[in-house]
Amino acid sequence: MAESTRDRVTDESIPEATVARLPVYLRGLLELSDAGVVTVSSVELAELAGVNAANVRKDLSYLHAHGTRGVGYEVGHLVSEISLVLGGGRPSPVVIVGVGNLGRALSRYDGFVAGGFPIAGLVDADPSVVGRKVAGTVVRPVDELADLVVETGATVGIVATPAAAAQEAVEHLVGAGVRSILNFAPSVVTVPDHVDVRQVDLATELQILGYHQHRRSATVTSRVAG
Amino acid sequence: MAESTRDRVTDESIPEATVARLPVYLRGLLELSDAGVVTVSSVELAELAGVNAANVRKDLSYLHAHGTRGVGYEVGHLVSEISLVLGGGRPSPVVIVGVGNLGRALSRYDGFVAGGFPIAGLVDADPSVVGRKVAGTVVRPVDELADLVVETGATVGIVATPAAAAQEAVEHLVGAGVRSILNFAPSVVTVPDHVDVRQVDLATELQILGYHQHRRSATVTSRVAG
DNA sequence: AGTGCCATGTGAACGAGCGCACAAGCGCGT
DNA sequence: ACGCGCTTGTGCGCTCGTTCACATGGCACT
Repeated sequence: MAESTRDRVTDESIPEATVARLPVYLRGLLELSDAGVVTVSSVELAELAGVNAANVRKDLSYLHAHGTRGVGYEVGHLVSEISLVLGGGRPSPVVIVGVGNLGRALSRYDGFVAGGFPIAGLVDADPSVVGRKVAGTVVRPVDELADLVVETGATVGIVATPAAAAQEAVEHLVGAGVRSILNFAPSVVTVPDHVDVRQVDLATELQILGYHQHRRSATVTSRVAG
Repeated sequence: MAESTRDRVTDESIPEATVARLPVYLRGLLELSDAGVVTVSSVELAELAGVNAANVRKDLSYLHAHGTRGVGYEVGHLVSEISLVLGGGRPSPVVIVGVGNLGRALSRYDGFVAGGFPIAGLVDADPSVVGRKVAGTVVRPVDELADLVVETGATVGIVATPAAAAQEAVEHLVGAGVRSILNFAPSVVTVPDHVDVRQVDLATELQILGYHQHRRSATVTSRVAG
């Protein structure tokens, strides 16, 4: 009994860095599966995912997915195991808040549905876009967000509003019961402990790239100068 | 002489984790600057950026930006210092490859221009979209990518193609001389050492959120069961 | 000028993650 | 039946990042 409890706890705790790689493995594995490949070695999977082979093995060791020594891992088994860990098996409907340029693009993005994240609905604070049809669904006002979440069983919220409206949008989502939020607005938002926010910031990414680029040229310059 | 060399080298090497936070600091500082605030303490800036205050101080210590004990940091000085480190002072024109839903949304995104990343041009492999006008610029064929880069002095490339075309798009960009790439396609791309790629993957982000959500409910379940 | 207050700057400890290198084990061919 | 080769699984050391705690030092007020 103590054994099984310990095992279960062990299963539940997967390092964050590993979790971040699992989707990448899954993508590669699905490709292999489509190609009819049955088994895959850690080296092959590592190459596919762009990481170290030992890292792949350690990552997979956190899952129930054990491989066969001398052979490799069974592709189908890995796919189902990773899918289970990542999604719990069920699809998670997504609500998008903010139907500007980005919101529209996201609502039309095929990868969501394919990845088990169907669009449950769109909401916006601007009355002039409410009621319009985008990507097959009608935009609803923010007031109805809670209803929408209840109706569709949405568990994930995407914030695609301007930065100034992001905190408010997040609070609406949290109030509606959503506990997983993807924030595209360039704004730091604060949430209760039980809510999980991931930030996707295009400008930030570009600036990081800018740093490295600037650094490269500066290094060359100083090397020439020195 | 040896002193100045050491100083310069020290300046150039900023930890990656710090670089990733600098844009967030910069955003907060610009807000403060607009509000007329002159000095800011590490505690205030930390709250604004959602990080630890000691972390802020250590991050800023990597820059030339020294604060005044008992007072804090000068907002204007921090802004110019961080801007310099991140962008080198000059704007970096951006080329977008792939004018689908996402590419169009990105080309209309205001944050790029504001952050010093003007859109230099759009290219696409599909002849049916080439020649169309999107966000004020005409879409050009991929063949002309190298010309476009030379004409505009673009230094950054954004890949917004389907996954299958991502590697090819990256190679075109690298061939055209671009050394900083932001990849939105859900695909691991390989590049030469001197090229820097950052991956922005929406589906992956959602799946990571999905893991935590699944984990929360599973934990509750097992706690009830045990 | 002196003193107290307050925020910076940093040394050190702690923790997470990564990758090497090796032992353990499975299958296949003989 | 047995050994060889291949791949998994993992212990260990290293590096990077974060945070605490404290010493350092400037500013304002008297």
